[in-house]
Amino acid sequence: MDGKKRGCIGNVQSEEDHEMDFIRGPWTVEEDFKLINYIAIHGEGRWNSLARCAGLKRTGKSCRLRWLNYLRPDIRRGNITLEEQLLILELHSRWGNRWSKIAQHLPGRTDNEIKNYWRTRVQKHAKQLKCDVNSKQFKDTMRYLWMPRLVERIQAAAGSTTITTTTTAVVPSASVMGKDFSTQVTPSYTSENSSTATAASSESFEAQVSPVSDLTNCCNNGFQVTNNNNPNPDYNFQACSSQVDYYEHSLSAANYYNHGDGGCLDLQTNNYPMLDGADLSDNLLNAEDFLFLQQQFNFNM
DNA sequence: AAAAGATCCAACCGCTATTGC
DNA sequence: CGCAATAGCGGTTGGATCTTT
Repeated sequence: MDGKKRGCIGNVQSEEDHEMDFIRGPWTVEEDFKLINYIAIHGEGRWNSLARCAGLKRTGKSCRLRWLNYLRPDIRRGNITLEEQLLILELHSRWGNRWSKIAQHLPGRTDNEIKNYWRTRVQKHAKQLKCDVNSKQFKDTMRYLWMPRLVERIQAAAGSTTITTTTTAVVPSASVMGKDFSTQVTPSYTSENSSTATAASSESFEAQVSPVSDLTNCCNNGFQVTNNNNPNPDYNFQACSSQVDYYEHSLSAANYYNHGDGGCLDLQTNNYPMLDGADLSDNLLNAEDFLFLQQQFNFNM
């Protein structure tokens, strides 16, 4: 990685480096201690001088990054929760790779963490589906399959109580697999706030994710997945009269295996292991969804 | 048990925006 | 206004760790 070797002392090329050598690479406990102590007394800011005054042979940039991404007392550790995943998907669909902006709505999470989550989990699925993560197809898949699925799982985990998150539904001009459903389809999860209203107050929004029962009761809003050997590759998503059709498709399949990092459907109980408390947080799709989508994406390639 | 491959994430970089002189 | 320093952002990388073979 040419000039990017870490864990060494070397001449750094950034604009703030002069003749001084800076330490790069992983931080030691002692360095962390120095930084924390200094900030506790003097506060943040003026990172270059802070680094010098704290006795750290680090660039200001490096100190800032270490503090913001790791040492800050309000940093939240641990796995990204389902609610957070849902929020990330939602906010990313609205703002794209505006990580810091997205991070502002996930208290304790850093832009770096969210970015890493996106790259490792979400892009992984896009790769598996052999489609571009920025494609409309993939975005629609997130919106119409993954996000509703996350809502279900949140519901399951919460025991059917109303879940309050800071997410909102966006009602897009729906287009799934290249087919425009703008007049027939609205998202499979709903919100009290309209997208318009949300957009207008995007800096401070709060809405509710409807319970699953709302979802399944929300007829006229779903799309049905059908596969009756229609030779037209554009056929598979059809607006349908009942969202239950959609959920029946995606939830009732009894004979599938789950791909990759997920569990298998329990054929005795028809339960999804992902709902049984195991941390399968990146198991966004079940295998049937996955295989179906793979077919779809390959069809439309 | 060991090797190979996959995944995760801390930390780096370059670039742009903002601030202060 | 112009310049330099600083702050912040998004993209990328390498090594540690985990998983699979």
